[in-house]
Amino acid sequence: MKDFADNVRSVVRQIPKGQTATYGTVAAMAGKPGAARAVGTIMKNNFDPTVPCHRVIRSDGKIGEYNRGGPEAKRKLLESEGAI
DNA sequence: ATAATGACGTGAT
DNA sequence: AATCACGCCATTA
Repeated sequence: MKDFADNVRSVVRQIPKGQTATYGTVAAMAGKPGAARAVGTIMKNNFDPTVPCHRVIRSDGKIGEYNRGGPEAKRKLLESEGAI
């Protein structure tokens, strides 16, 4: 494919463990500042396990959504990694 | 190709 | 602090 989605996945893959990034930040890293919503859309359709999409949270500090068990599972994972 | 949707973000109320 | 309204962009119907 080679589009914004691939770029976003690459960026998210680089997020270190125990650390989190906001959708807006990821979008900016991918080269599309302001495309936070698009990042969410992409993540929703992303099923690649090499991409720690659970490290991506909202800029308000909220967890956001997750397609692998809901926001609760996501929060649990983040706490398990030390990203409190 | 157009319209509607949603793992967001910021500003106004 | 909480809620409402508008904008933003990729995806889906």
